[in-house]
Amino acid sequence: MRYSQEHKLETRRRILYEASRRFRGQGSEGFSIADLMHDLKLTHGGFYRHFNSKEQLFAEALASAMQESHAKLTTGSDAKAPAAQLRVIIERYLSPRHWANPAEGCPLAALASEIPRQPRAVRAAFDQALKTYMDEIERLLPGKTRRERQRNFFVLFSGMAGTLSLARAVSEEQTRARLLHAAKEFYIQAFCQD
Amino acid sequence: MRYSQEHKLETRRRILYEASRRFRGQGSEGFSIADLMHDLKLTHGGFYRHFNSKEQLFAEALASAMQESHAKLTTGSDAKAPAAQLRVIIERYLSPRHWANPAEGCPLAALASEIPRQPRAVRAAFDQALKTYMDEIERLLPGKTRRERQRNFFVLFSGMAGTLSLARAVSEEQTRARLLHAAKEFYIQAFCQD
DNA sequence: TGTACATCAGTGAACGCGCGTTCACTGATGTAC
DNA sequence: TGTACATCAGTGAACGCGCGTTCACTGATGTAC
Repeated sequence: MRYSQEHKLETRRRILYEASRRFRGQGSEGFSIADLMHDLKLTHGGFYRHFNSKEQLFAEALASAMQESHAKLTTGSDAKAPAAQLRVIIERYLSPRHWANPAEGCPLAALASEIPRQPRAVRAAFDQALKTYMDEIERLLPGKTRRERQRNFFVLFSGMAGTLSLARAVSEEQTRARLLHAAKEFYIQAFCQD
Repeated sequence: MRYSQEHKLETRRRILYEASRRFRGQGSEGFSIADLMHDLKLTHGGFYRHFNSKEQLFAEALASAMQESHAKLTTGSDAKAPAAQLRVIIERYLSPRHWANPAEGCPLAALASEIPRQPRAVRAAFDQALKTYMDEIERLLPGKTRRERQRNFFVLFSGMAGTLSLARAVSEEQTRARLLHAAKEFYIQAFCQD
C-alpha cells in the first residue's frame, strides 16, 4: 500500500468532517465533490476510495453532525441539575453564535426541510441519529414517564430548530434578534421550571 | 399579438401556481423549468416571456405560497373568537393532512432551511411575505400589546413549522404521529387559553 | 537483511447527463390605414 | 369594411456550464521470499 491504513482513515475523517460542515452551511447540493476535495488539497477522483457516493457521504455526515451538535450543547454542564442543564442547552441553541454559524451547528435547523426529499439511505441514517440524540437528551426534560419526557423533547427541539431556521431565513437584523430572544424566554419558562 | 393579454396573464398565473406547488414539494432545485413547462403543456423557451429567471419565479412563488397558506388556515372560522380561530389554525397546521401535502402547505415548513442560501431578491420577497402574513394573523394571538402578540406569533409559527418539518423528515409512522400530536396539545395549551 | 513484486491512495482527463438560458423562427391576431 | 403590416406568445434546437462518477495510470510502501 502506498499509504498506511492510518493515513487512509485520517483522510476519510477529514473528508467527513469538512463535508459535515459544508452540508450544513451550503445544503445537500450547494457544493461539489471536486470543491470539497480541492479544499482538502486532494483531487476529486480519490473521493471514491473512501465513499461510494455523495449520498453515502451525506448520510454519514448527517449522523456525525448530530453527534457533534449534541456534544457542543452539553459539554461543561454535566454537574448541574437537569433543569439547569436544559437551560444551558436552550441558551446555546438559541444564541446569536449558533445563529451565525450554521455550518458548525445543529443539522436539524440547517437541513430539516431537505431531508424528506432525500433517498432512503439518508433518511434511515437521520432516523437513527435522531433516536440516539433523543435518548441522550430526553432525561433532562421534565416529565414523569419516559414517554412524557420524549414528548417534551420533540416539542422543544423541533420548536427550537424551527425558530433558528426562521431566524436565519429572515434578513432583518432586528426581527432576527426579537425572534431568538422571544423563543429563548418562552422555552425556558415552559421547560425549565424546577 | 398572437394571444390576447388576458391569455398571457392566465398562462403566467398557471406557471406561478404550478411552480409554487413544485417548489414546496420538491425544493428550489428539485425540478427544471423544462419539467414545469412540460406539465403545463408548454415548452421551456416560452417561460422567459413571463419571468426573467428561475430565481424571480421562486421569489414570486414563495410570496404566493405564503398567501395561499394563510388563506387555507383561516377560511371558515372568521366568525369565531380569536382563541377559537387560533385553535383551528393550530389544528390545521399540525394535521396529518398538512403533513402529507407539503406542496399545498406552508412554505415555512417546506422550505425554511433553503431560504438563507437564496439570493437577495428571494430573501427580500420572503421577508415581505412573512411580514404581511404576521400582520394578518398577529391579532389572533394572546398579548396586550402588538409587540407581545408578535412575539407570540414568532414563537408559535416558527415552532409549528419546525415540528411539521421534523415530522416530515422522520420516516417512522409512529414517531411522526406522536410528534404532531404532542405539539398540537402543547401549543393549544400555551396559546389558546381564554 | 536484501530484492522483486503487489497493492492501492491519490491523480487528472474524460464521459454522460441535466439544467438555465438564448435565439431564430412561426403564425394567429391586433393595429393602422 | 377590408387589407397590409407589426407584434409577440410560444416552439424547439443549441449553447455553455457544472456535476457525479469512472478509469487508466503513478509511484511509494507493504509483503513475500
